Amino acid sequence: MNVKFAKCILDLYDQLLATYGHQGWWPILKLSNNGVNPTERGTFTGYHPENYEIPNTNQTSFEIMLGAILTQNTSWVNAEKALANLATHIILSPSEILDIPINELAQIIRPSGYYNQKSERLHIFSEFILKNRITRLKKLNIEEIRKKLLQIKGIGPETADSIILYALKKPSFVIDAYTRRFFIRFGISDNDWKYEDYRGKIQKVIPPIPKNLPCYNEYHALIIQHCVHTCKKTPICEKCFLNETCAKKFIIPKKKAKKR
DNA sequence: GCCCAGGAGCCCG
DNA sequence: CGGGCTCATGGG
Repeated sequence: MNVKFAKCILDLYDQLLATYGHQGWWPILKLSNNGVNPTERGTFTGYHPENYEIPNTNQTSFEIMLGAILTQNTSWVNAEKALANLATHIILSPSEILDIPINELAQIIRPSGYYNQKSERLHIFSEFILKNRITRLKKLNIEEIRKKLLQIKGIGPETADSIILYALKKPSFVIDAYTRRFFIRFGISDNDWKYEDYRGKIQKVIPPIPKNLPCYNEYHALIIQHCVHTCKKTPICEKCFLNETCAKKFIIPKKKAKKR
């Protein structure tokens, strides 16, 4: 293993955590999740720092899975609106989703964008959960769960790992566009690294064992915290606490071809 | 009006 | 395998 790479990954985590604190992911609708009262759903208690017992019901786990699909290539704010709409319509379980025709479901989740695609994906995913059951899924090992999730149409590597990590509470490192951008700029990865390269190399440094669950949880959340406000597409380096050590290998956004 | 946001599938060489 | 296209809303 590359010692320098390992040290870098671990140091960055320590610094991000020291700077931003515990993020308490994943956001959920409401902490008391049994005895669903639709009039009380739709308000967000937000995060739950240092409480790694959340989610503690299958209901909440499923809600997180829905969020993971709804937020694909979409801001969380928009995904949250779609989720709140589902809550007010009392559509939060797999069977409740399957009871709504795809075209009607699409209108309910409209704010999340790509609503036609996503409504179909929610149906397909709900069928999967009904067939496999969250409780039973949890008994499989991580790679088995991952393989099953990746076979579902609409579930790619990031969504699969988000589901495993935040809904099923098992350590599977989530890589997203922010993670790539941050690591490339900082100088510890290159443009040609694929999803599995990142996940494999990071998990070699921080092994996917139960003890490391909080670290997996926070690391991904911290990178997003950092990238949303500071290491943006156009970075604000003068405000960045990593300004001195960063390699600043900027990704130059490709210009879109103009329609004519 | 333009850019961007916590991806994934499909098609084609 | 890898680039390019499609899917779409809402906020800055």
